[in-house]
Amino acid sequence: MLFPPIKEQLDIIVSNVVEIISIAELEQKLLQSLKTGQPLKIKLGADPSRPDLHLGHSVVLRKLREFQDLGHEAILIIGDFTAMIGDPSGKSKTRPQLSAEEARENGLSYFEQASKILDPEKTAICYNADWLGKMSFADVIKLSSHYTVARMLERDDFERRYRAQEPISIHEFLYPLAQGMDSVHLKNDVELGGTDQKFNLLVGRDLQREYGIAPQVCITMPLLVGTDGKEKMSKSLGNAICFNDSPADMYGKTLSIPDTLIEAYCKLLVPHDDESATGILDQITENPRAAKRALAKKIVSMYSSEAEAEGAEIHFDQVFIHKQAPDNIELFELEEQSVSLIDILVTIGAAVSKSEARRMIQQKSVLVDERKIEEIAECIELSIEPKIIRAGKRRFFKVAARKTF
RNA sequence: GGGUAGGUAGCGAAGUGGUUAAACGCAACAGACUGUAAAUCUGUCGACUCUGUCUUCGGAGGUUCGAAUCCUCCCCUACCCA
Repeated sequence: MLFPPIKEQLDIIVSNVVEIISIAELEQKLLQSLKTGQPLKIKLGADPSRPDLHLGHSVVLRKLREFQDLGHEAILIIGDFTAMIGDPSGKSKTRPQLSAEEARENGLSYFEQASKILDPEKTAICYNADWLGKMSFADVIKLSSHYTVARMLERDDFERRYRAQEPISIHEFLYPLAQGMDSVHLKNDVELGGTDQKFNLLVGRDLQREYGIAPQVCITMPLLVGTDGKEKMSKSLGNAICFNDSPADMYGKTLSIPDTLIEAYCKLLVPHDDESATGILDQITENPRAAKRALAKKIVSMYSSEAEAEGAEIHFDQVFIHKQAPDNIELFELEEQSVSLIDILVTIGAAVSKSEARRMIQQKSVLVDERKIEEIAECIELSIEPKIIRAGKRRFFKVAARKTF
């Protein structure tokens, strides 16, 4: 196995990172691997309870990919065991506890999505239930004796919650330890994570040392700010651009980010060796609109295809700039021919309840074949020829009567 | 085990017997505006057979013409003392 020179590797590894603990150890490890021809093991943890990957995840996946390209070994750990226990953040009480099968399924979906960035051929995937599930209660006691409550409370969110008198369950303290055990088990050389993972990464490092293993180098990546321009990107905050978003959604969402974010998005989301990145960066000051459009197109093409990115741009201009109906709208076929508009809106999912449907009509935001509906109780005569129902500015539906034979 | 403060709509948070489906903020939805799905402004925002009706304020009972508001028991959370 041939690796590029240390200097060259470091240049790539260091780009965009927030912190490396420690750079000297990293150099040491790189040197070692160069000598022995052994690739470094790079660990990245994945949470299977949230299998919808978004651009925020891609920042750290991209870094992992860079390691792959340098010849190192990427290990994706699906945290199926921890996910089975439930929610660690205390944020969403409603998050369901996953069964073993669900966790595996989500893990596979995670891997599949991550393959948009990683080289799937060269990515090892493993499930931490394989080792954590075998630990006895005695093992867990021994493990937890390595850490103190005071040190746990150093963690940002624990500290905050403790001060705010919010509940912290004991098992939440076990999360960083469980994640750390993954590092003990894998004997990985490097662990990647967002800056919010710093504490957990350091616990892994400490535990490896406790268990007599060479401590991992911790690399933290910046958290991507979401489309709102304020909070970090997260599905639950509704400011995320997901891998699985339709090209049209992805394009539109990217275009909605504040101009100040263009640069960060370009640097963190577009591969460093992609020439279009410099083109985008050059345009930011004089023509932010063009830069953002180019960025949006680039991002869509990375997750779909050039052609679909082109289509997304056309769709966007059509719907949002020229305010026309897009070309391909989902068709709903109803059994009856004469249906009240309210019922239609509910059945096609344009409204969540009849009250909401009524409200939308009251607000004069519902158009049937471009005719504004003024009458709340209006009945629509459906035929095989579909009608276009428009709810608000950008939601379009095609509705037709089902053929009767 | 004892004490204190709490549990209100998707979230946060007012409301201590009656014009309270419940102030206010956030989110969401709609409209105007915009290069944009951003920002800003405006409106809406429990459900339904919708100018009216029904169901909500941790749970179950009770007092009252009338309760989120008073009483009883229970469940849950935080903190303090042991």
